Amino acid sequence: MTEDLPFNPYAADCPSRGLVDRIGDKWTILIIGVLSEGPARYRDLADQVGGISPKMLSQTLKALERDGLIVRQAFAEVPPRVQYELTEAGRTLQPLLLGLETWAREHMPGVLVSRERYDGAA
Amino acid sequence: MTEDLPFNPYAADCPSRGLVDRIGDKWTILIIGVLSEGPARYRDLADQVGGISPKMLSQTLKALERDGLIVRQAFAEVPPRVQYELTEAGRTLQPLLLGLETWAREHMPGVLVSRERYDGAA
DNA sequence: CCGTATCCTTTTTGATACTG
DNA sequence: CAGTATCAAAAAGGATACGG
Repeated sequence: MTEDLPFNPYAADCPSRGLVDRIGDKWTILIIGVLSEGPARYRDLADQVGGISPKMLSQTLKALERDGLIVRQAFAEVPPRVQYELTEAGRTLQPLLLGLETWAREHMPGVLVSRERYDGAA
Repeated sequence: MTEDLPFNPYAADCPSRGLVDRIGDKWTILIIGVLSEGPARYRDLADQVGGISPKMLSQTLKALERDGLIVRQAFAEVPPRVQYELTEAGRTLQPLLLGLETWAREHMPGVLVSRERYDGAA
């Protein structure tokens, strides 16, 4: 054993933490946001998220697929067509992310005020 | 104007996104988790979070204070004593973070299975 | 069209020694 | 005790050119 403390749910190495880090990721949140409105193609995602590089897009999509939160469906056509879609598990994230977004919008003004006061009191 | 699209709530430069990134931060979540149980001193936080460097701890605390999510109270004693505590605004984060944690715990098993399958299908 | 490979820059983080 | 300063290390991110 490394520690003899009872149990610390806030430890940095708590297994669930990895998952939270993943879905809390900037691009991940945005991508899931877009997919919440329905299936989308690679290009759609690139356009709607905006500012994401192809590298980060495919990287993030791959991670989400690996975790079973989205599915990738490639059609054998020319030109190629690939569609991404939330899985059932992925859809369970919607209320959470919506809650986060709502919180952010509600508290944005107060936070801004607090920052000004803090910075002003230099 | 840079774009003539109607409005894209999933754009990377959405103002609220900055806030979400902040509270989604690894150390931030852990610190708020500890403070959810009540006020704590610098040392308490360092111990309970575990693995955090003094630099990251004070840096994160400062950011949270700046945003008005925690308050710092220093007592003029020797040895010095400083106490951190969630503000009312900070406490509104609790249900959100709890929701995240619950989600992570619930979906961890499924995610793990999905990862194995994905990696195995190399 | 859907990505991958590469290279390079920027940010973030960690370790540690030291101060009020 | 509660931090700050400093330096090095690592990771993340972006741009872009190219392949299937």
